Amino acid sequence: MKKVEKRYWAADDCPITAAIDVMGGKWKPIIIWALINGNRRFGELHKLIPGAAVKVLSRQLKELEMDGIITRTAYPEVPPRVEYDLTDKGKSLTEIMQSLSLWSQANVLERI
Amino acid sequence: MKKVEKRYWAADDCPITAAIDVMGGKWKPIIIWALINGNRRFGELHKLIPGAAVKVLSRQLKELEMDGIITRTAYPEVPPRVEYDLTDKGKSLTEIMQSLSLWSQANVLERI
DNA sequence: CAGCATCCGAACCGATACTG
DNA sequence: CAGTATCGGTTCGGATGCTG
Repeated sequence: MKKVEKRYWAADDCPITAAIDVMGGKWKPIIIWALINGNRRFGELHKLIPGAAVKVLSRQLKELEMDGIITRTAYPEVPPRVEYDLTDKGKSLTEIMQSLSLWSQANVLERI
Repeated sequence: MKKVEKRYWAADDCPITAAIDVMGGKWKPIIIWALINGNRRFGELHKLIPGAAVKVLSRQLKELEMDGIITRTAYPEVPPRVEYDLTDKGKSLTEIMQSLSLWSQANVLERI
């Protein structure tokens, strides 16, 4: 029986690529990291990540929500209040991110 | 003593983002994966990943080489032969990729 | 065989201004 | 306060053709 190796016609066939698509947006790791210790309001996140434009931050949050990584809770108040929090799926991601962070500090940032 | 949280003005300040920059190119996880069982010639990689245009594959390989993930060995023959192989740093990445793959199959691809 | 050069189109990021 | 709308600029991927 001849073994035929899998051929990749589309990058999404790779599970690793699929995972990176979920957590690999420009500011997404930072957002997830910021939510580890509990929920945050939009304004708080914006203060923590001033480098991200409001529109960009907003869209990354929406994508994370659609991928089931975070929840968005809007309180019908004036002025409005919106809180973001990690889901269980999001929390499970943080363990892998911890590994990535350690690897990065040992293998990428060590050149500094 | 008041605790001030780190503010992110640039995404690259995040070690996780830095790691994803290294391994997060569109075809890079597949390339790294293909090299786990030993070196490969350019043409072999191209056959395994027909979805990637030659130019794109070539550049991703060059970036991986510059980041110290793979080595490139050119043999002065006619016709030319070039072999790519994982470095130790690259091999250390595969363990994390294994975790990512498992997480992905459990949390992303499970919707299929 | 293993690429590089060129050109094109899509996707994404970002600053500014406006809204409920 | 928490966004959305609009417009630009940049980066990236992809198809094609050429080279040592």
